[in-house]
Amino acid sequence: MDMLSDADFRARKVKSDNPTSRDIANAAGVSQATVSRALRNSPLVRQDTRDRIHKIARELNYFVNRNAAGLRTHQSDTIALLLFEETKRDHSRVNPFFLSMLGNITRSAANLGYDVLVSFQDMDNDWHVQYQVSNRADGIILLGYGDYVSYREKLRSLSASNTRFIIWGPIIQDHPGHSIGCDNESGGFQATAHLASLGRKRIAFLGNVTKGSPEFIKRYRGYSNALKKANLAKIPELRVDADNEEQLGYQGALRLLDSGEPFDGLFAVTDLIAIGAIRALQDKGVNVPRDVSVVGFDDIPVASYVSPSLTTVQQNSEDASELLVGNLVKLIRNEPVKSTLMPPKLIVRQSCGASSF
Amino acid sequence: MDMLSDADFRARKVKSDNPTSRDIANAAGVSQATVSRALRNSPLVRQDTRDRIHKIARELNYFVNRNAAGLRTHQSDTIALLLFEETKRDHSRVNPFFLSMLGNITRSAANLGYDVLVSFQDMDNDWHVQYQVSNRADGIILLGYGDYVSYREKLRSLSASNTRFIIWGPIIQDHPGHSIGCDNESGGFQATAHLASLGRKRIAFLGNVTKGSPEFIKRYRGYSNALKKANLAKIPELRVDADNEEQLGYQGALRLLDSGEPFDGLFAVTDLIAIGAIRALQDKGVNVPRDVSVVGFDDIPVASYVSPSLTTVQQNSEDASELLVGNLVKLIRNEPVKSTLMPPKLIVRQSCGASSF
DNA sequence: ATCTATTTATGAAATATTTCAAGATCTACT
DNA sequence: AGTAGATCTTGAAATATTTCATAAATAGAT
Repeated sequence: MDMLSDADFRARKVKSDNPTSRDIANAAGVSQATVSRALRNSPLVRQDTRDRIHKIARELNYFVNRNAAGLRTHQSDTIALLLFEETKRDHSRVNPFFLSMLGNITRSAANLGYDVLVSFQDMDNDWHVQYQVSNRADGIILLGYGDYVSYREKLRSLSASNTRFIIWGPIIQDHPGHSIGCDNESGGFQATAHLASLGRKRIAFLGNVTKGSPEFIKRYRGYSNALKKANLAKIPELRVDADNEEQLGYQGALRLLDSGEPFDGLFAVTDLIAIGAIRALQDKGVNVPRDVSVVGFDDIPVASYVSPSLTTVQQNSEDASELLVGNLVKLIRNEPVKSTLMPPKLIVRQSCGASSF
Repeated sequence: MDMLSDADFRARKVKSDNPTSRDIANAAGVSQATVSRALRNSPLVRQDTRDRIHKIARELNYFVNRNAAGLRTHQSDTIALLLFEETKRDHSRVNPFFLSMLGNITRSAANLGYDVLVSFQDMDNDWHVQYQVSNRADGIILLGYGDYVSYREKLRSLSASNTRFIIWGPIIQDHPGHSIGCDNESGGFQATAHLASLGRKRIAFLGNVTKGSPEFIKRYRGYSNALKKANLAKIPELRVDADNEEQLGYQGALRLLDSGEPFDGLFAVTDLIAIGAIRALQDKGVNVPRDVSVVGFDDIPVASYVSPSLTTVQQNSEDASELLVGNLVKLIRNEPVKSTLMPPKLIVRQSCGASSF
């Protein structure tokens, strides 16, 4: 909110030269109410008048003013997509997985007749009211590896204010609102079980499970379960913290090597971490996948391009986007929805050594 | 526009339970006009009343209804970002360069107080009026490798209807509107000159210059100029068409090999094409960069991950985004702007063989 | 104390729709 | 021809702001 001078207040352009529905009405020799109905194809106006009005509107280059329409209907046919990013020193690159979600969400939304209003957000500001309440959007999608637990209060206030929103993320007991997420535990299990099935006995885990991100904790749980099922020991030294950045994956792998504990398998909690780790291993003369099999998580676009190409757990971003948008629209229409866990899928490439392709 | 039944017309929810500025006025014991001014920090209301009104508004969870405000002011503080994609059979993946532009544009816009409305578009539908005219956005950014030439009429109508828009793309003589783009000719020149400086004598060009995309034609012109300057022959067989897809780059390289004309350098008009081409060369036993040096264009995120990592011409997406948004906002404010060509930068990696890194 | 100028606040108009309540017009049936 | 019922159309109200024109209150100067 910047301070406006008195002069500024006069300077605003207010009169527009676009035609209004009243102009169309005059041109068509009909009331303005009829124009409104005709343009929305209401059965309350006869077919031929409807056609005539449409034609005139097109000729005069008329388009419905969405502000006026929205004011009356309390609808905007718009979805707000709020993207929460981990705080990063390097603020330039958006997490590629979310970027591709963004693309797919926009597409799914378009198919259902919604536009998408994109906004990067901090968890700390007033996002929880800005959008729907100010009638800019009919509903909100929250996207991010968020520590939603500590923001429960905010989510509750969203719920209380009757805001329609849906979260990408884990399903959390006693959590307000609905969410769509992938089954991170199953993903972690699949990744680790795959490593075990390749005969790997000492499987390391790279990723941050102590603070934040419930999805990472679930992936770790899947890892633990898979170890147990395969009768493998869980070696404490082989779990090393790393935040979701390539550089930090690199450093994490170095610490893993420094620990002195040998390992022949590595499950990284995200692809970025995995890619950094592989680079570290290669720099230290460790061959991937011969000496160490590596599996990541996310299937970001680069995963298939790095070398060796990365075996990873894929979250189907297209399906997820469709579910997110579809369910949000249901919420907007007051239809019942239920939170959903989507099954992730293991994509086998070279970094695990299962395939020679 | 779907047909609505009579019943549907009644079913809409119209009454909202959010507080209005009038509620705030009542609570504060002042007129509603004063509330409006106070919340926008107008000097026309005394500081302490202003503070009081702000406080009450916060307590009552009041937010300005943007539709009502926009209706009156003809402003939306929103920028529409229209993304034009090449027609593709595989409609799933968005061009990664544009995706990163999208991220950066959103950020730049946020810095200037604008939200971004994202929309995928065909060149053929009514995009040219939908957004600003319907008061959903104050201005429009057009993003895409578009054949804007053949859409000159549409752009002219945009200009005529006083729509504020700015194009990402080449500066074209006699073209309505303003644009920001990178200097494709210089980029093509740099790429080719670099190959020549490495001693490559027979440099091929992979990319579509016969139809569409003026940026590709400029890159080709840069290529031609660089050959001339280095006293190298331009061999017609070494120019092969390929649209901007990895698969088509792969096929293009195969055709290049089939031509029988030997070549030791390759300039691909985009990174995706280059990556596909490298894969084809490798599949056929041609070593990159030993036998053939390859340079791409765009510096998409994967460029540094493929192996060998791709030497390419970088368009600075961050600076470009900032210029696009900044100039659009100038247009919105009726300030003068001028089209700009941004200098691209050669990023040397492994695929050209200049560096052993 | 009065007048003038400035500061602060207000009522009402304007903005472009959607939709309610009601009025025409038309059709069909007695 | 008259009338009930259906079909089509309309005037006016409602939506939540911003801003114009104006009024009230305050301060300053004579």
